[in-house]
Amino acid sequence: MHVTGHTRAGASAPPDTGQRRAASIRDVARVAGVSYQTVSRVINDHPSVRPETRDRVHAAIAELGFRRSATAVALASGQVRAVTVLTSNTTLYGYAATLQGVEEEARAAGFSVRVGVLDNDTDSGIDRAVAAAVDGGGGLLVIGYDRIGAAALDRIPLDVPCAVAAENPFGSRPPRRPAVWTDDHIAAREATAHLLGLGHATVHYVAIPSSSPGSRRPTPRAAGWQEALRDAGVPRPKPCGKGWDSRAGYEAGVKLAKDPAVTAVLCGNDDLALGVLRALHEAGRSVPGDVSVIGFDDAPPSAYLTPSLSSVRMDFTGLGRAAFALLRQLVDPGSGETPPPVARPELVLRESSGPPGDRPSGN
Amino acid sequence: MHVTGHTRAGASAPPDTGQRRAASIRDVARVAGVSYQTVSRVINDHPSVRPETRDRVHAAIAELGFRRSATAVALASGQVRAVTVLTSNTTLYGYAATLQGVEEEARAAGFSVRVGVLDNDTDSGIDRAVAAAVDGGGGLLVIGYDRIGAAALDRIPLDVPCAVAAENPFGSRPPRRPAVWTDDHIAAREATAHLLGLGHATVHYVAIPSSSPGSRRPTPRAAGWQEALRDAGVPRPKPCGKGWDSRAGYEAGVKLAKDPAVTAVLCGNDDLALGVLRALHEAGRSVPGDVSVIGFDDAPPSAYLTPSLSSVRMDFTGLGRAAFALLRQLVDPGSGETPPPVARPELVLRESSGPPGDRPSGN
DNA sequence: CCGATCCATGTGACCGTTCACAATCCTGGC
DNA sequence: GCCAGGATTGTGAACGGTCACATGGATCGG
Repeated sequence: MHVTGHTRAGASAPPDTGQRRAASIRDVARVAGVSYQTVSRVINDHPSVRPETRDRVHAAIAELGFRRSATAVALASGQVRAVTVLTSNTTLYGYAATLQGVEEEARAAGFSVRVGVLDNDTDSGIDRAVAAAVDGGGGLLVIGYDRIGAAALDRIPLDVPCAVAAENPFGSRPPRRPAVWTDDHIAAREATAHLLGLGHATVHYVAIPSSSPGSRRPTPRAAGWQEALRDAGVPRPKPCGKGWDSRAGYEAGVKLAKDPAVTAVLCGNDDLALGVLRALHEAGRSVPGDVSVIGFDDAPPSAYLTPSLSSVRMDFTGLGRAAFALLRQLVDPGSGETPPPVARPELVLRESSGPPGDRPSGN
Repeated sequence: MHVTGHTRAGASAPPDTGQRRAASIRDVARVAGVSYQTVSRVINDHPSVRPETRDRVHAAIAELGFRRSATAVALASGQVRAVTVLTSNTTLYGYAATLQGVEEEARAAGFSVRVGVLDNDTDSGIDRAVAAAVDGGGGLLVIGYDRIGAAALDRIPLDVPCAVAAENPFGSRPPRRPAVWTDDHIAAREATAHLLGLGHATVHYVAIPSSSPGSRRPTPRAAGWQEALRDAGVPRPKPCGKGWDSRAGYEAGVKLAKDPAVTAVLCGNDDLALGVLRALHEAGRSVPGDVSVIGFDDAPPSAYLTPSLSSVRMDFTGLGRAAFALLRQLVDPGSGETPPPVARPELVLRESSGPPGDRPSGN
């Protein structure tokens, strides 16, 4: 017998308290000596209940340990008070932070948050996840930064309320759904312009995958980068990179490192930048001395890398909050809260970027 | 007017298809010319329905675009088929990966996954989150790696089914709930022993916060580290560190870097290790030449750090899967699936660790 | 002192499904 | 040809709330 893995699971179940059915409002009503409707009024803070009656009901509630069944409320009222966040990955910083923002705002509004992971790149996998999410009822929130998210979006029936946190839909067909985004496009342009301003002949780009199927449409980040190059009238190298993670960044970096003309690299996210940094280091090219690197997203650890990574800070949490607010307006327009503000992307300069050829004095 | 933030929200709501109430099984029954109960049988794959009838019902379902209401099912059947994952943070790698594992397993079992973030360290904040989770119905899955998770655990009524993914409860009161864990304790001991075996006089430890309130009980990781030191009969320095993130690691690292006797550092997670690496670098101490650093968790980017980080790989996804399976058994014992295996922690050696004083030849 | 109102409470129906049981049809054995 | 019994199908009553309306009493202006 070979190693099959290793789980320790201590089980010490509670002494099984009989599992009696939970108390309903009718039980409470009986104990309090009122009708079930009065109980309903009390738990809904309806004004016209005599204080004395209210107290009696509250006492009964406490005595029986009554908890209102969210399921029953949903069925009777016809509203589900839940959002399902569809995402392709909870592990990447941007996605996780967006999810956290949604949760914050949702809980404040009394909504529960469900998560559906689009872990399977096949159509049927996406379909299954979407179906599960739709069946759950309530609204959907799609994190559509990537291809899988965008594909899922197309599979959601139009009568299901749904909002999107996505890339800037810049230049493409307008989304069929309410959407929030921040201006990565402009941010990428600014970051690129910054590098050019420092004196770099041009800026290379390690791309995150496009969210459109054939990957023909560039992401807003790629577009912003290109725009800056064009505006400056400098050579426009081909973007590279095929993936989201450090490994993809590393592979792209290996190629870039071989070209001595490369002195500045913008990356589609910080994980990619990390891989690029690594590849440059292995090739013996110093950062920022030989090559400047700027990332995107400003994940918390980036500030502590060596060299610390210049990056474009994105307010994913705010984006998540705004996305929820948008969906909320869709679901009940009465709750006219204005979406919370999303911070504009901000270029955070650290050690990994600087003027070209700026080698430390000791060299 | 100053910058208040920046949101672009394009709203292009669908042409509002009348929002007619969704079809129910009674509607389907009418169209198919059968009773609602027959429809119920069809959607539940009950054997005794004539094939012809079944086809007719299926046709009606397709025609009306019928979708079974999960809410109504939950109410009528009394079972909620949902898990709520309570976690303090979705952004840290270990938590996010655990969540993802839960989701995988849950979706396979037809459960939906809810997320509750314990974002507020106050008792009332925790209480609110727990109450929201409990009210939602279904089981609870607490990610109890930290103090907040552990505190939440104590506030869940005993009649709510609940399982835990937590630290090895090693040496403390057994958990009141079914729990899964991996042997970080042993893994920490092995990592420490490895460093000692390399010739280091002792190993310092940058701790993750304890999950017990007064932080008096060491985490399994800390305990394993101490044990290895004791077994080897070497000096046992005080653990340092007060936090989970790179910043905390950096602060601890600054202190450690001042002490020339420090040649080996074990860190409670990779983020901490990243901060330590940074601090050592700033202090001019090379890694692994002057100091060896080993992290914990083996987050994906760690392999691409410079120097690449030795770390203890943890199977968080597997842990999440197993935790769900455990909860499932609690909720309906009939579904006797054995929990999926969890991979044992594994020490992954990379550049950041080595024998003491092993400076590159060029120096 | 009476009807109009408002306040406090109760009653019945319903949300969309499942469960328990009854009813009907059909088949086969004797 | 009759009856047991399985296969099919239907009916009524939950599940735990909300909603719309009805009821009874108190308040109040004229």
